[in-house]
Amino acid sequence: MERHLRADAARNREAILAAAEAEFRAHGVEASIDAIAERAGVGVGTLYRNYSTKDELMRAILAARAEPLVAAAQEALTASDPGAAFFEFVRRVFAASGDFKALADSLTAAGLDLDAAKQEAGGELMGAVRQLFARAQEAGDVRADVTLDDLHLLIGGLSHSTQGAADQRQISRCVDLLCDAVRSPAIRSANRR
Amino acid sequence: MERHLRADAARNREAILAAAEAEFRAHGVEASIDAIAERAGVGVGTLYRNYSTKDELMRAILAARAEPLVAAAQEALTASDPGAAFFEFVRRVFAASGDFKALADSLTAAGLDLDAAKQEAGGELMGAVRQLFARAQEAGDVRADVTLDDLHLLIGGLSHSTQGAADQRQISRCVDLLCDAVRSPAIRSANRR
Amino acid sequence: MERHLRADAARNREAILAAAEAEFRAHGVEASIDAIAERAGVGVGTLYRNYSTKDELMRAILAARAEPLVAAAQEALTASDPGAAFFEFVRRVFAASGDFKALADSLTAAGLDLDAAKQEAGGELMGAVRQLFARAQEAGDVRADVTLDDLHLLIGGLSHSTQGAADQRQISRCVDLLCDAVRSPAIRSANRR
Amino acid sequence: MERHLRADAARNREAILAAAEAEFRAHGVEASIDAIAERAGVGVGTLYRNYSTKDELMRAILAARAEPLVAAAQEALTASDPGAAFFEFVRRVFAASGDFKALADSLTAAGLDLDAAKQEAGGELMGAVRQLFARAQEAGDVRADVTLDDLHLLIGGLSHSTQGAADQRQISRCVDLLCDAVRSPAIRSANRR
DNA sequence: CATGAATGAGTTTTCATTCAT
DNA sequence: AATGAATGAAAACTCATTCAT
Repeated sequence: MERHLRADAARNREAILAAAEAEFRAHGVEASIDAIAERAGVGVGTLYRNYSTKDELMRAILAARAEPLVAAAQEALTASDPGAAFFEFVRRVFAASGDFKALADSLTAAGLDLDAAKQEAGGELMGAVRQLFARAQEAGDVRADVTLDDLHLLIGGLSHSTQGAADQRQISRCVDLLCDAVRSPAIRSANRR
Repeated sequence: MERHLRADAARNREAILAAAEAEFRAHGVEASIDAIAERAGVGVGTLYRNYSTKDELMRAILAARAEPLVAAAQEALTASDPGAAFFEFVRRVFAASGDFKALADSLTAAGLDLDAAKQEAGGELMGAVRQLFARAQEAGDVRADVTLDDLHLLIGGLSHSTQGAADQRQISRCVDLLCDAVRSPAIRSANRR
Repeated sequence: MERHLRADAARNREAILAAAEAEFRAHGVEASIDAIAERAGVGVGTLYRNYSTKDELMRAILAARAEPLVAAAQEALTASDPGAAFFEFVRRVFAASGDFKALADSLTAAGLDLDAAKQEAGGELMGAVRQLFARAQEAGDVRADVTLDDLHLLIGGLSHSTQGAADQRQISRCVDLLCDAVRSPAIRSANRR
Repeated sequence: MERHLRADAARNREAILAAAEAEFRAHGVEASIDAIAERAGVGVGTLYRNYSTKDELMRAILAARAEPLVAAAQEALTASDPGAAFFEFVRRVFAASGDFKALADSLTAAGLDLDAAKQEAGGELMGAVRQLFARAQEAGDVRADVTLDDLHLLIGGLSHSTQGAADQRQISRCVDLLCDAVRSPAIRSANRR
């Protein structure tokens, strides 16, 4: 064992997170703690010292993986073209979302955690997205008859489908399609990919 | 036990299927065989005589629930307007899909089964859909740059998001959006909802 | 394995109870379910089918072992000499109590269960004992300055000490001592053992 | 950490002992080493440096708490009235025994340790008590048909029952009863409380 | 020396699956 | 053929104990 060096308790935390993410992606919510610990090269006890519940571990993954997106969303809020910024952000979400089967799964299968998790992991994210969306809609770049919830459904769904294998080209094609669908008809032709 | 008036093994099969569907819808993949058997009013043994694995049971549900869709798809193939028939069929898929959390879950959580299940449950369905799609595309009603796989991703995803709660209006709005997204730009305005 | 014969699910229940009692007596509350199951010659699952919780198992032991005492107490209530009946019953308690380390332990160590357990297992017993005691005291055979609670303390304690090894002669000597202690002074000499 | 001003390893030992006693009293044998260490304001490692086993720690508590009793017993040996000295000592034991749930528990639940613990913690104590008892019996103040072992059973038991809640008055009443029971009949009336 | 992170065997409990009746 | 008792592997989680810092 080449761990243990005290100061890399931090390293352990990250190793666990990575292992957990991998296991969750491979086996869904059913992924076993023992397997995660083993993959992380760590005893179960260590895992539990860091994340005292399977649930907490899941949420930690979400939170960790959501961070860059939060940053991106907040940055996007300062962009000059609300529509462009919004659609760009949506694409970024998908670029990142290769990391999220665990997320989708935990939300799906753990049921009750959904809200708690969204609060914790996605609280800020959701806030930022809400604003991003509102700005784009006000600017007339997003159809007025589409709600933020619709967007979540569409994005969440595709993001789910997208886990696993689909090739990058295809994903990108579908994302474009989705963006296009919510874009205001008036300006649609101009933005045609 | 005062059931089985002789030879209604068939009745049992259906009862089991119904019970399983209900339990899966209620508890996801985690639904327990014992609970299913009990709800079906049958001993576990009987359940196992019919479906020798939890997995097989899941696939059987998929297959059973896919049947009406297969019929619909095949009927749609005979329609005169390929575009209309195709989009109508997509809507029908979503109308039916309220029945499929178990499906989504089993696909999601069982991972490996995904492909096998698709083969078995959706074999015919896929065939019919493929033709439906091809005809609509040839007729110029569906964008040429969209593939059948794209469609699966989009529909599968939304169908996943859609499980659980979302109100019918919202679902229908999103489905329209999706249809619109794959519709050929030329004719889009004409079909505006 | 020479079990399994369906109709001796009952036999299993008893085997489990016996094994549990033995293990509890040997290792206190810490006794492990696996060990109990193994000693009973049964899978853990079987044990859990019968007693769905360690707690329930403990209470079942108490209840089972308390039964004969309840009977004895109730019978004693009909005796003509209240004092004699009472002291006789106390002796009977100790004769039976070779079976009770588990009891003492669960009461002691599980804390919260104490009351619940008493309610369930000893409810009737306690009632009967209360009457037995009251009658003996009214008849002037038990000292007026002793309460039922005192008696419980004294009997419970000795009964606890008594678990494990102490030879029968010694136990009986101590019980006599105890009885003597609560006997009314007036009649003490007459009853001298 | 801003403790250990050098060489107060001693201070640590006592802090640990106190913490352990508190935790054991609160949670029985199940008390966790981590909790004890934390309460003592010490790392687990330090605790283990001092007491290399949970068991050893338990025995250390017993030994520590037994000390004053040993002193009392030895002093009692020099008293002029053997009977009075003996009974007085018994009362003192109970007065002290509010401190001993951990003891009772460890004896109870650890089973095997019982004897070892008695050897270590109570070795001297037992010796002194033996003499005290012998003298009282020789002096005719204690019934001749009672053995030291009987006494242990009776006292140990009551002491066990007594842990936890019972009010002081009741305890004292029961102790008197017990003393009375072993007192020689001849002199009993004279000593009536 | 003290610290507390790491370890992993062990605990209770669940559940798919088998098999005697 | 139907039943449901039995099985035991596996899961989440705990905790005494070790050992790098």
